[in-house]
Amino acid sequence: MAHAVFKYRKGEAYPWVYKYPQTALTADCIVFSFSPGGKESPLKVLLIKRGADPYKDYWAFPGGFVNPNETAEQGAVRELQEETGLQAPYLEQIDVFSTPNRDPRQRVVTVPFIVLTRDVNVVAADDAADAKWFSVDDLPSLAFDHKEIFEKAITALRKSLVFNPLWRFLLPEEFTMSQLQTLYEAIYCKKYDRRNFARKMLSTGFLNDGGLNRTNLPSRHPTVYTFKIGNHNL
Amino acid sequence: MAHAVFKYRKGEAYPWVYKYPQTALTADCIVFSFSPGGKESPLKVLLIKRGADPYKDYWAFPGGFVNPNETAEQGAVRELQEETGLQAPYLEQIDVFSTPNRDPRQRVVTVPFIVLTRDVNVVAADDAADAKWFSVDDLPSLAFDHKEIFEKAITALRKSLVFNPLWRFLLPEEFTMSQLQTLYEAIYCKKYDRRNFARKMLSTGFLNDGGLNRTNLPSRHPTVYTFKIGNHNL
DNA sequence: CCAAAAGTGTTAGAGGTACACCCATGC
DNA sequence: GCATGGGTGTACCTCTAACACTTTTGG
Repeated sequence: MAHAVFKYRKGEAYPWVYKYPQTALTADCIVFSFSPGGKESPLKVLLIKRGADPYKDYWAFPGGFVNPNETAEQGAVRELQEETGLQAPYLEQIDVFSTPNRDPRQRVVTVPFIVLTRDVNVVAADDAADAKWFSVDDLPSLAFDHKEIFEKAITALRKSLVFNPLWRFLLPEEFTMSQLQTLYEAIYCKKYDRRNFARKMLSTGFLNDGGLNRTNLPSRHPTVYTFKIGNHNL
Repeated sequence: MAHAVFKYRKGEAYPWVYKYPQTALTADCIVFSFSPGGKESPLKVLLIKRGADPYKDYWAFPGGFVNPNETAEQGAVRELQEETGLQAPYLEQIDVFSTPNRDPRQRVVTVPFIVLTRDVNVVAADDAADAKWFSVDDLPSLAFDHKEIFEKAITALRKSLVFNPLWRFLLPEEFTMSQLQTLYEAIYCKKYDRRNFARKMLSTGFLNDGGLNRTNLPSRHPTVYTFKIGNHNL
């Protein structure tokens, strides 16, 4: 590690000097979105291709070093914007990874955040050589310990979804019951009974019934719903 | 913060020098134990009185700086042993706190751990001027943002207990159903129906019925139970 | 007309909650 | 004998899971 007698060379930036051993702090964004179609899972996760070593050309989660005056969350939001152009509508801190040698450069502590978005337009920028959505069931091999971070993230997402109607951040403004069901099935890797599923969702009070709308389908025009804040305080 | 031109003075320890801005990493232990008796909550939490600034003479959770070659968890175990003499039988990482100015000295990222123990003999040592058990409903004012950490810890404990029979780390080897109930009621701040509680606990398969034992009570000799690994894989 | 998707209702079982009576013990 | 705490059983309610038929639409 970087504990060393300091030798300043002309032209170098001044280093950061501390009395106690330190770690770098990074924030990573595990960004989920929903886009059905095709055989693969409609649950997507955003990866960037690293433009620099270590792990150059590997896929990784967007993220980076947290500035000294930022919270981890602020750093996550900023890095996501810088690397992909995404504004994060929902963030949730999930854990912390502090294994000593998880980064070959020096000790790095990472705080990962789940991010949910329905905006799938991303632009690779900054350190990122590329940015792309991958189906969660078809991920490439990932840099650092990001595979492990991904497992924690999806587990945390499943837990949160039990108590919070987080699907509202992933679905379009207007959606059908079967879209909602497809999303749940993708997240929990499980099939649900159509009728029981609809009954349970309607009973939460979070669905606004907008009447029949969707056309051009080889079937009925399904009811279109929107998210509504439930009467949970009455 | 500590970004400064380095001036080495004779006799000083060599400082730690880095290319990027850094944070210190600490691990804190929120240690719970169970000891009924008295009007206060039988759920206790271990605090140490800080022997040095900042927050000298304030109560705080045992913990301290994580060494460069340690995981946060290893640091937590070591600090707990050093400051209180406790061996931690159960640890669970709960979150991470990274607000920039939570420590007045420099930026400090803290990883808190829930620790469960039935060993209530503690010795203040190392940096700790004193070490004492407090009822969770009667905590003194705490150093840093430890109050906030405590709230997260007890919430996490409640969640974990739903899925894991963690009470085994808090109760004595042999215990009665009403002890177990008292523990649950202390953790969830809620009263349970005695009969329904017993039925539910027995149905988990984690209780070994050891027959009638406990004497010197103004009532029946209650059944004494021990923890048993349930047949959950059959 | 037919395939595809969506709307609708009933039933059985599990688990949770509420509640009342009797029993064994120490004082 | 009596207060205290422990053991036991039952009824109701709610939630869940399993399941079948009909309707609307596009092609």
